[in-house]
Amino acid sequence: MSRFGGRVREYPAVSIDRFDRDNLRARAYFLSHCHKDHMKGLRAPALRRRLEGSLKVKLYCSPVTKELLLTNWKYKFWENHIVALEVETPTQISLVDETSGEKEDIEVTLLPAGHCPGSVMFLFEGGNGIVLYTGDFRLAKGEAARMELLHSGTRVKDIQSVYLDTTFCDPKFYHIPSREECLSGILELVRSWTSLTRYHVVWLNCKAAYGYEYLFINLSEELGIKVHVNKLDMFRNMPEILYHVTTDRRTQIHACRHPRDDECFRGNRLPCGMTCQNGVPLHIISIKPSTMWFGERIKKTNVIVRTGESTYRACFSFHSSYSEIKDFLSYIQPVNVYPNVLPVGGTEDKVMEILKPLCRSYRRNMEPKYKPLGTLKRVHKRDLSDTDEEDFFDTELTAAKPKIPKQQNKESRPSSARQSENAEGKINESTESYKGTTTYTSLKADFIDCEESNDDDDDNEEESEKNIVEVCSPEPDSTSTSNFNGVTSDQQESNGDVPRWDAFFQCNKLEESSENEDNFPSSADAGGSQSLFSDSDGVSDSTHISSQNSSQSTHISEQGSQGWDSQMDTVLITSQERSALDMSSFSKGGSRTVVPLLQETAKDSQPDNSRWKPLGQNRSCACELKSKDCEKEAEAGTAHSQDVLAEINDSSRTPDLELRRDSQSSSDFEIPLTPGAEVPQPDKLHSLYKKLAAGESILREKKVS
DNA sequence: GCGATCAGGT
DNA sequence: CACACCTGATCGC
Repeated sequence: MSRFGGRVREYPAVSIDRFDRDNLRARAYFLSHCHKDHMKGLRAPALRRRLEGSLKVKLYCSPVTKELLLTNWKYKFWENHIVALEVETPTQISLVDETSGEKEDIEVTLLPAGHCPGSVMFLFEGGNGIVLYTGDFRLAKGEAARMELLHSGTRVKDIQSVYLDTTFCDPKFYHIPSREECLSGILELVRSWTSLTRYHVVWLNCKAAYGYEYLFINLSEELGIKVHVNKLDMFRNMPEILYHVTTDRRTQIHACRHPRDDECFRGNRLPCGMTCQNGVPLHIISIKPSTMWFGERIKKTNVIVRTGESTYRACFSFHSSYSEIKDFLSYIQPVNVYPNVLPVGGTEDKVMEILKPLCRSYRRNMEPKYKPLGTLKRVHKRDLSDTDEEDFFDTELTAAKPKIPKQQNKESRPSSARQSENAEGKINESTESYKGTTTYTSLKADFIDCEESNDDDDDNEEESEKNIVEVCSPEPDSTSTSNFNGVTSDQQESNGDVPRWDAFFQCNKLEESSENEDNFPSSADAGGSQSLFSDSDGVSDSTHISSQNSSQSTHISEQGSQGWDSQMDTVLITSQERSALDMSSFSKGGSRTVVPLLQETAKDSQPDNSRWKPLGQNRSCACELKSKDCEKEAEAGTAHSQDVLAEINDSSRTPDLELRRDSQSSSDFEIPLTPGAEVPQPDKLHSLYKKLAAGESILREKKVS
């Protein structure tokens, strides 16, 4: 939960993601994304009143965020006060005090944040230095290095302060599987299930929040099955999302919700009410996306965990992991950093101890002291070199890492007047208390305590169910974690200007949609629906749409993984454009043009293939699903798990769990051992594996750390 | 009746 | 573990 008070020290005239209290006096507002915890006060009467009496006060956000916000009638009153700023387009803004006439100019640039559709970070540049507010973000390693507008010439911009999403800034969240890995795991599970019969359906038990859309898109693209959702009017101008969701319940993938959807599920009923089709009862499994993380000494694990007879958990995260945060920050190397979030049981001090060493103020001031030899342990050192890579000892003030070529027309402004400490003492009025890195002096920096023992893969699962069996381990996607150590990888170089935010949504393959033909009454134009384009923001209406049957060819992407970035790159179309599209069209990153589907094929495919392995290559999936329950169930006729097992095993052709795990671990991501941690005994693991393979229950005791 | 806050749920 | 909500109860206006 964000505890950011709304204002940054350097530019106290603007308020970001907070709209209450002192923020009521801001000269301009910024909204990074459309999650409620970043919208506090946004529809409060006080602010509403202020808007009514003002011509100048604006809310700046991305076009997608604007769209999402305004489709909720409760925020309609913002309509004439919202300014959508294009992503990656520096914009000059005058901050005018309406009473005094006082004016301050600032330039703001929206950078994709990878958190949910429309989510951005704000880069402010003005008289008080360059400030980056990240909002909430999920950026993979090396992502910052690919952001052109974080650079000036060949160097990273001289950033004074970063206001950082520190949700997972704790070593116990060291690693969170990449989007590609997670998607691929979910995809294979859904694929294996839904391909059994048309009555095998999947319920994605997603939270009520934006951010799952790219999952829907990818599943739909890969499997040719649209995803049932409660409402989709908010996506009316986002064809690349709209095309893949539906309000027609007769589909095999559901992400619909009901106030008591768990009850529904237990009664073999989907939240939308479906229990059978054509008189045939549905076989439903649920997949609950949830964050799985892996502490430092854990190498890797499966991204899908079976938690019950027909329930699964799938790894999914909206936020960057500990190592991703460190990678991001150490690349930016700001003078100061301020955490926007206190992670779990963490304190601000603890977080700052982690972040400080990645900032210049610390590197400069603390360098001589940073390595208290008396207590330094070998493993610590290793950790440092692993996570901080090449230039941890670099005292350079400016990061000199190369970046993508293309020069932005606007050269770096004269490295803005540097005045960090208290750009404005008044900021203290804000409810939060900040401590700049400059004021931190603790010596414990970089000593990561790894008391927590994230023991193999599932200790984070506190399910009551007995048989928790790992299901899928996608191949590690080596390309997704391309190393970014100063030397820019050639492939990124070749990507040209907007390094990799473009070239998504490749939808070129027309495929036999076989069994689903009658399932897709082209929801997008099911006009008469009660929920479609409705302004109600109620969630509970499990709409049953009258479905005009329209069989349609289903487009399946051959390399759907690109779509993962849809969340960062959701593109809006105007109403004119909309009418020009018939079934769907997908538009691309930088240029934001809408490209008719069929022209898409050749156009945007090239550059990013190097980074993202087409999912097709990720298909092989080590799976194991043997539980007595399954067998029981299979006999009972309802079940499925066994079938899945067969299916999956069949495709993977890997008979022995143990073998598979071994082969995986060798190729999987490397995570350093926790200092002082004991290496798991092979024989212990061995016996565990044996048990797993034999379908025995494995009781997992919570480790006492 | 509304909003804010809290507790409890997923 | 926690996310990003939702619901319901209570309080104050």
